[in-house]
Amino acid sequence: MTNDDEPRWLTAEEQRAWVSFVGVLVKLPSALDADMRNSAGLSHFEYSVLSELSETAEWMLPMSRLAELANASLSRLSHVLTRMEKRGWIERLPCPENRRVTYAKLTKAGFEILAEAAPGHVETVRTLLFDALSPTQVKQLATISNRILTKLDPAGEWPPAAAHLK
Amino acid sequence: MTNDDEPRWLTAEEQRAWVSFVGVLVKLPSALDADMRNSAGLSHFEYSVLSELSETAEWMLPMSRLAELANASLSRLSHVLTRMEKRGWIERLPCPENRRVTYAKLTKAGFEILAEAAPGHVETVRTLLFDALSPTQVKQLATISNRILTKLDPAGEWPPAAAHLK
DNA sequence: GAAGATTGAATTGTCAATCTTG
DNA sequence: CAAGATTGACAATTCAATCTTC
Repeated sequence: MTNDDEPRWLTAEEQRAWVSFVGVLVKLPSALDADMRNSAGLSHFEYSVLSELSETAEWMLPMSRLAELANASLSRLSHVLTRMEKRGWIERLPCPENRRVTYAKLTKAGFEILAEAAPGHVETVRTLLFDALSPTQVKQLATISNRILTKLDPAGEWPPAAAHLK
Repeated sequence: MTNDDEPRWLTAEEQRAWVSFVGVLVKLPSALDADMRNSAGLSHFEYSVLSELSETAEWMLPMSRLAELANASLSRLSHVLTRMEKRGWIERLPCPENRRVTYAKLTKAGFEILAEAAPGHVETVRTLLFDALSPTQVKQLATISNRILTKLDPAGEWPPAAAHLK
């Protein structure tokens, strides 16, 4: 719609950026998800759950923490883990110290699924993202993403996954 | 997981960019959607449908074209339009020239909903995105997004929305 | 009462027919 | 038979209780 009369509307430059960026926001996640389902038979979200667990020493995390790392609500995670548990990829364990806590633990079978899926996924991320960008643009994207994340999560000890990247 | 032995794994620089960018990919759409629902009572997808229609001279578009512009499948669009039609925001019209085509047309009521929602939405996009970025970074983001979109849609006369931005 | 987690109901999205027109 | 669109069945997500433990 025409909003030239609205306060603080976007400049032409901003509109161009916004239209393109929204396209990426919508299309890239579905492309990643479709590729993961076709090549490995799991959703991209399930992949990230397996991936986060595999990064830890004990292959396990409390549900709440896993939800943060996988960018999900606790409710969503719980539903998804129920399905993954049925397929034998993860198991639930009670925490002896704090009996409110449930650990999600990666099984051997789950790890194998992840190990099969990972190379293809990395290749897809390369193809769709990094092959299209110069090294300079990769740095720009990292900087831009972190700035946006700061706005999205002002409390902001983001990223929660930072631990395993040090 | 540790994949140092896999072919073409990501560099540290690429991993940093990827972790942050995935965060944006997941969190920004849900933030936009949540804000739209709270402040205007419609989903971000419904907003973009109304918005695309309002950009046209006749306030209407064929379903297929609208699906392209809104980054949706025809099936999803049809379901959503059924709900929007019930709320009186759009109406469906047959095309006299080609009777396979259905036009989706914005109603006056739909336009008013859009007009109420738009300023707040623009403000949110500013707050979450553009206020966090320098003018240079806005240009970088546009360039990077277009490069990614070229990979995602190699046929690529993207963006389909270009018409109204000339 | 708040934290951690789960559950069921309702909404929304996807997928595979189906229908009509060109 | 392909293009445009719709529909219904099914899967996934969200939302609002609910339950237990601290």
